[in-house]
Formats: sequence, C-alpha cells, structure tokens
Amino acid sequence: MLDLNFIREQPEVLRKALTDRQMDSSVVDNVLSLDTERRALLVKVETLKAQRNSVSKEISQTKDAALKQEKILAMRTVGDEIAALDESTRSVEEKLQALLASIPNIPDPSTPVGIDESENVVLRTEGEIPVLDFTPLPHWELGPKLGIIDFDRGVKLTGSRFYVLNGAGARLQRALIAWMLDLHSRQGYEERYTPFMVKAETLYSAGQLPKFVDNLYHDIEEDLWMVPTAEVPLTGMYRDEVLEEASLPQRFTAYTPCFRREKMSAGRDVRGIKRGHQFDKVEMYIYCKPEESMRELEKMLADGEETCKLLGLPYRVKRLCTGDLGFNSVITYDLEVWAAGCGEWLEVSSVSNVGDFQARRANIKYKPEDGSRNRLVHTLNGSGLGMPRTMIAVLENNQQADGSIRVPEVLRPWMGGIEIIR
RNA sequence: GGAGAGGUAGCGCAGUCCGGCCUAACGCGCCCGCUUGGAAAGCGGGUAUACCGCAAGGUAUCGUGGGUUCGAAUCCCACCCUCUCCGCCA
Repeated sequence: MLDLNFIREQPEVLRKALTDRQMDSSVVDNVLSLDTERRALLVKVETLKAQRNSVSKEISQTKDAALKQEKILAMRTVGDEIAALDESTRSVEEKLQALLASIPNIPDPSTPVGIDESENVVLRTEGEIPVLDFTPLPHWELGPKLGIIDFDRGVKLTGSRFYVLNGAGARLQRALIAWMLDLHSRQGYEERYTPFMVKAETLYSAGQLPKFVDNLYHDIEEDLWMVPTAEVPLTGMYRDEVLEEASLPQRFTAYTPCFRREKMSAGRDVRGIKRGHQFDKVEMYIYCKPEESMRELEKMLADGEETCKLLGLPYRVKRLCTGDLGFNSVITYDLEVWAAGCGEWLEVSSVSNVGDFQARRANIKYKPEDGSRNRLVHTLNGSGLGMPRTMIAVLENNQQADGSIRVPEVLRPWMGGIEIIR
C-alpha cells in the first residue's frame, strides 16, 4: 500500500507509474477526491466530538437539575449528528482503503518501461548451455521412463496438475530443499518453519488479498487460507511489531509448499510439473532499513545466482519492465535456468525489493536508535528457487545418452549414496 | 469440544462490583539532567500509536466488533486470543 500523503503531494508520480504499468491512472483522482471528502468530514465530526466531551464534563458538575436536563437534551441532538457523520466518514474511508489497496507500488525510476514480459531486459547469461550428442528428453518423458514422476496417480488422487514423485525423484526434491536451506543459512539467512495456512489478515498484509483472491485456496469451515508462497507468513510474522534498529537487517529462509489455483487453461506452459497447483519452494526474505534495501537486493540476487551456479545450471538474469513488474514490487530481477529437454528458459526465482509497500500494509516498523519516530522497514523477497522447475532443469540438463541422470555433486550428501538415477 | 481464569500503553500490575475527579495510578525498564575522578545509589524531569489542523489544539484507541448513555476501561450482546483442568489425538 502506498502512503496517502505521498499520493496527495505527488499525484503525477503515481499517474506516471500506473501508465508505465499499462494501467488506468484515473484511480488517482478518485483517491484525491475521497481524501478531500474524508478530511472535511473529520474536521466537522471532531469539532462536534470535542464539544460533546467538554459539555459531558460540565453535566457531571452541574448541580441545577433544570440546567443539567437542558444540556443533556442538547447533547442528545449533537450525538445524533455525530452518529450520522461517523457513518459517512466510515463509508468514505472504506472506499478510500479499498482503492488504496488496489494501487500497485511505484516502480524504481531505473525500471525499463515496457508493455509486457516481452520487453523484460536480459542483463546477463551465465554458465554454458550443455551441448549433448543425443536428443535430450523433456522431463515429462524422462520422469515416467525412470519411474520417478507419476502423473497418472497424481491426477487420480487430486486431479489435473497434480503428480506423485517416486523414490529417487522424491529424494532429489528433498535433497534440493535441504541443501538450499543449508546454503541460505550459510549466506546469512535464519531458517523459519511457518504455518502453511494463514488467516485472511495475514494475506492482506502481504498484499495477496483482496486483489488475488481468485488464486488462493480457502477453507471455508475455519476461514483459513493455504499459503501461495512463504513470503506470506514471513511478512505476517512481524505484523504490528516495532523492531529494534540494531536487529536489522533480519534475513530469513523458509521452505513451504505453495498452493495456487492458477485458473489458466492447460497448454504448453503447464506441461509436466512446470506449473502445478501445489509446489515446493525455498524462500529468502529480508527486513531492513530503507537505506539498506537496494544493497540487500543485490545481495539476495547474488545469493540466488549462487544457488544456480552451485547446481551447475546455466541461467540468465532478467530485469522486469514496468508492464510485467509485480503488484508489490519496486524492482524485480527474474532468474531463469536453461532446461535442455523442453529447450527453454524457466523462471525459477523472482527477487524483489518492495520498499515499504508491504510494511505499510502490515504495519511493521523499527525504532531508530537516535530516538526519532518509528519508521517503516523495507522488505525484500526472493525465491531460493522454486522446486519443480529447478528439478526440471536438474533432470533434463544432467541426463545422459542412456536416459539416466547424474546427480549434481552438491546434492549427493542428501541422496543417500545415489549418484546416478536410473 | 467442555469447565474455569484472564486480555489495561515496552514489561509487570491497579482500576471494572457501584459509569463522570481515568487527562488510566503504582512498580520495573529505558532516555535526559543533577550528583561523581568515573560509576552505583539518590534526586528531578521525560517515556504509546494513528489521524485532523498553518498553529494553538483536537479526535480515536483499555483484545475485536456492536449496543445502552449527555458521557463507557467500567454496564449489555457477540466474537477472537492466552493460561489451567478435562476430553480427543499424530
């Protein structure tokens, strides 16, 4: 959520941001007029309340019964007026909040302006794309052939876009998770194990509600929501808290499954395990001071890149353009790894600085050591890589002519002696 | 799920029966000053957040949401959370 004062003072900056994001900027005028209306109402109602408070005090001290009765009657009228004005204020505020909650963050000025993902900018490509002397299979053929991915039984259990991992396949995913958590710990992130179900308020804090309600699984009975990413509990963790300045930056890593309805039609983009309704992910998350957030963003990106490098995966770094930038984000880098079998770059990580956007919604501040007033923290999030797609790249890039798969060196300690999946 | 006890400003607590001197006491912690060679102790002062207002100042918040009232931490209703015991259970 943006600062209302900021919108009031620099509406043109927001208008430009919305236009750059390929969105309608007329919402700005609605915000401004509601804000004006709200303040006018506040002045009125607060004057009346001040009057009521002071007269009520007088009433308690008035001895003369007739005079007392007179004052009570007068205040009865004032009370009715206050009730009516309170109601109008509440309704205006509700509208204003709903509007504010629907406005995305301001992209950093350095963000390339573009219509959609086709205008994202590739910053660099690292690692060698493997040259194979045979035709590599895509994982949706490789997996069933090796007996490590069972699509049919996933569908049988739950429905389309679900699968079962078998034996070395399940173990490989578990190895990736354990290895990544350990790696991020070494990189300075503290591990957290969080609930996988949260309340609506927590999703609101992270900016997932109300906007992305269609993409979430919801238990009506208990009114709990399945997390779409660990970013949600990691943001909500400090909701309504004030952190000590000396404790910042605080860096966390967490493994969670992620649940997304993704009501998109089947097709090329969802083939295999690329885009399931349930997938595992290891997340990186940072709380820091505003002046630190750009530096932390670069650190997080480097940490994500290290993950790819150590796995031996060729990858490229993309800078998202205004048209593709996420709702919360100021700057986003995407990491894409090359998958030899499907022959495409797969997005495995999105590393974003969201500035104070989530912190304002979640009300997360820190107490400056110089005694000045509490300030909002900045938050950053990044995937320490999404599992299925990382698995895809590991499987497809390390396949050998006989259809077996070499397990990357770094994962072997977690593979119980399995070096080749065959 | 059942019974009981609780939720008050950073923490601990008082206040709630019986509405208005609550502008929320008191203690601890923390900050500033005095004192000191320096410190402790002692003494004095300060110590929530948000919003409105150029300002003076005002408004709101005692778990949350409603209600009664001129006036609610206090009375009424609903809900949430924590603790103890019981039940159930990996």
